[in-house]
Formats: sequence, structure tokens, C-alpha cells
Amino acid sequence: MDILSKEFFINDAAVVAKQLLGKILVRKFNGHLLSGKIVETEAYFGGKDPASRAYKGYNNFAKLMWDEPGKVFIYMVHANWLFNIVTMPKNIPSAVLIRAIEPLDGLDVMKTQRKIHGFQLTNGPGKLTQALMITKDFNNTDITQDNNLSILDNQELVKIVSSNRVGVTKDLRRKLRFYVKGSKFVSKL
DNA sequence: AGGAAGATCTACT
DNA sequence: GTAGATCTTCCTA
Repeated sequence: MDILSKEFFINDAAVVAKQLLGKILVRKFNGHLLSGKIVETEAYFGGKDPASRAYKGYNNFAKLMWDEPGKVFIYMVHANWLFNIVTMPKNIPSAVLIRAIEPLDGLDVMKTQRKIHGFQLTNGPGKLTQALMITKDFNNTDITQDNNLSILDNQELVKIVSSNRVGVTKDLRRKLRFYVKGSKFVSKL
């Protein structure tokens, strides 16, 4: 399986969000290999999107959304790191939020990272960053390069369900949340 | 210095 | 299932 190329992310955020479902997120950490299948994503745009960090125009905080496709964009919300990947060519603000993965490798390591026990390992944007040790340190790194964080292509076909985004009151008309149908690892049905 | 940020957990009905 | 308190960092005043 190959690492997703930069071209993969030069596309509409909603398109990339859908295509990311079923792909494998890989995190190398301290000699361990942690991986999981992406089962839930959300698309975020720029000025037209009230729920986006880029809504109010260019600012220091969300400036990475204007950066090159494939860049990692991490921000803290309510004591949780949220993991985004920038899409679209440079200077067009847009990104995909990874909301949930299905754990594949390194389950035991993930469990020790997460504070609480049980099966709720990676079924939420803040939970998967905890489990995979993704922090602000990854901001601005290129996910299309071979480093400690990358996404592998996967031929597996998944059934995609779209819905409204989670936790967003001022949402757009479009359905911008996507998840794998039937997966038990999504944050919410 | 203050506030806002669209998540998580716990405790309840 | 839902609701409310609280978590931590960064930006802007």
C-alpha cells in the first residue's frame, strides 16, 4: 500500500473527505506501529462556512488552512486536539477533519494512552488524537511524506453515509459529515 | 487579561 | 438519551 500523494488532497474538501474513508492512518511512535482505518470525516471550507476556523478570514490561528494540500492542521478545542488535513491548492482555505478511526494495530499501546478504559478507544476526534499521540507538534507537517504520520491507500470499498456535521449549530445546507455505514467505531450515529 | 473554541465525561431523568 | 460542567490552548483586545 502506498502513501497517499499530494494530488489526492488537491480537491474539494467534501470529495477528499469521502475518499479518505477506508484509508489507513499510520502513526509510528517510539518503535510502535499504531494504525487504524478511517471511518468518519468532516469537510470544512473557508469564508462561506460558519463552523470553520477560517470563517472570519485569514488569521494566525487557522492560517494553515490556506497552506498547501496534505499539510497537517491541529488545533485545540475544549482540551482536545483535533486532527485535520489541509485540502485544495495553496491560498484556498479548506480542510478535512478526521473524526474517528477503527483501531487495527497497537491496541494495547492506545489503551495506555487513553485515560479511560473500555471500548471507546478512537470513536471521536479528540479520542483518536489521544490514542495515537497526535499533538500540536504535528502542525504543519506534510502527511504525504514518509514520517511518523501518514495515510496509506486502501482498495477496500466502503459504503458511505453522509449527514450533518456534529456539534455544529450554524451548519450549511450541505451534508458535510461522512462515515462508513455500519461501522461501530463512528463517534455517533 | 479575557474569551472562545463545536469535545468528553459523568450523572442524571 | 440528554444535559451540563469542565477540560486547555491560542488569539485578540
